[in-house]
Amino acid sequence: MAKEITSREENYSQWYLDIVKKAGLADNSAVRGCMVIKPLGYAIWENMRDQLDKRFKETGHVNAYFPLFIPKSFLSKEADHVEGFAKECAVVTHHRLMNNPDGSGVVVDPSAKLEEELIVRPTSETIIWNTYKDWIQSYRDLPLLINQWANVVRWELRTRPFLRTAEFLWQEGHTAHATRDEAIEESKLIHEVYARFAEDFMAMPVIKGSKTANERFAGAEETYTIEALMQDGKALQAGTSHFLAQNFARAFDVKFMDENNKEQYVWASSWGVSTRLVGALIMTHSDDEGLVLPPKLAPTQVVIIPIPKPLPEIMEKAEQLKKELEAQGVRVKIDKDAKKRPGFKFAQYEMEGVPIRLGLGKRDLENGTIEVARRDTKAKESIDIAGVVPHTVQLLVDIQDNLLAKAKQHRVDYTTEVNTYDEFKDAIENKGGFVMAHWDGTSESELKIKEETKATIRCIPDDFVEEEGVCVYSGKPSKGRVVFAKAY
RNA sequence: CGGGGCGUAGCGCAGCCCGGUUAGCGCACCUGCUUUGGGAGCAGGGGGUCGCAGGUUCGAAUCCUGCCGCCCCGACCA
Repeated sequence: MAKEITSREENYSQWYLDIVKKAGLADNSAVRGCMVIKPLGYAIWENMRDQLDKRFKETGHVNAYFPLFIPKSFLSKEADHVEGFAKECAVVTHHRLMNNPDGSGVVVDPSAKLEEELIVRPTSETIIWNTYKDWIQSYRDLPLLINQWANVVRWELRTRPFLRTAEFLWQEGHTAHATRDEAIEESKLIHEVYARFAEDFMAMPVIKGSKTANERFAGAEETYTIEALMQDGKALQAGTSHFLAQNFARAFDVKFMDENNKEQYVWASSWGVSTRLVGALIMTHSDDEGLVLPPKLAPTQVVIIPIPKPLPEIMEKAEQLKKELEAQGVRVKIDKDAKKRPGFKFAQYEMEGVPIRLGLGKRDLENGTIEVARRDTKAKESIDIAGVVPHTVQLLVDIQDNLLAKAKQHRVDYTTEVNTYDEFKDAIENKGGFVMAHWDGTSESELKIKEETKATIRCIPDDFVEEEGVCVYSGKPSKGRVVFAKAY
């Protein structure tokens, strides 16, 4: 029924906000631009975090934690970096409040002004590289492969839950290496980890590629990105991995002695994904009935609903099923609420995106059956209860596969090759999605296209095909197609 | 930072133009009974400094002035 969700067709942006709110993922908070992540939204993030953390550790990384505050002077040590972040920083100027002399509450105590202001980290390169200076002396100290799970603040003018919030949760990896090649290899390794996580767990296909100079991270020499396509045809940057060359090592004077007793600057990478992935997940799979979650990330994979209510003989069977499913590694919940009726529960769990619903009623007990409903296709079937455990386990795999296949098909349907600027504008304006076009490699053409069509180069794909052609904008020679789209 | 909208119960809103008993409605909540295989029904009940400050008036949710906040769209944005 979904009587409370705006349809995607009517208003995609409102649909997204409705899902976030009605599925109970997040709420607006008392603080502008900052959201409260509710238990369901947080559980999804926890699952993402656990999976990524496991992969980081498998590839040799360890976790650490650095301060929330960064001395203002640190930020300005790398010129491009400060330029990229200066406009969106929260600044701590005082450390004490006092009662207002007029009795109207508390005010900032002017005598408690900080010697040097502190920036609430928008990203931690500077504080971390300032620390690495003390940790690295020799090539024997390298590589340094550190990740941190943290919150950061970017004072965005316009925010949207999960996609862009003033404060968000993320992980940021910061690695230090003895050679240029090793640092590049590291950033590519994580690029691959991100892409595989997106496809294998989020069931979200991504295009892997490199950013153009204009779209690169502030302070990076190369930015690798995974770009996903949302249902409305807009692109979403889902994870970036940067090769920072020696920029931060120079800015913070981080040198090491190599095998030949020669002093050298350290090579660096940094990489991150954020709670934005939760937004990506919503906009990749969900529908007008609510959230749709891929089984691998769903906090609850299977919900068992006793019908009409939790009667003892039904509960006995339900508990038995739960145990058997859990033995197979399935995350199961039994809805024991005796007050709410089955119809309400069906709608509720559809809203919350639970992949499989098992309806177990008195009739089923008599017939030896059970109703199996899958969230992705909304298909329902009544099966022999004896086979429900293996059936459910297999169905979770099928749903995961189906969601990925559907998303892949959507991407195929919304990827267009164009050869002229008219075709380009038509595709961007009327169809949306990824538009594959020749580009002459200049910032000038890239910026003009952005100005005229709002489309940006999402990436130069890793599987870039050498192909003679001419730039759709300038008509100058081009060596191959790059990926354009309007983006979030 | 521009454009638009909104602040009245936990949520969603009406009332305001045209000032006048005790500020309403739906959902949610509490109690009871009947229900329960796709968002239950009936009965009863609780919950409000009408965003803040000032002004006009015998009387302000309503009129006037100022302020504050939030949301949406746009610009900006690793």
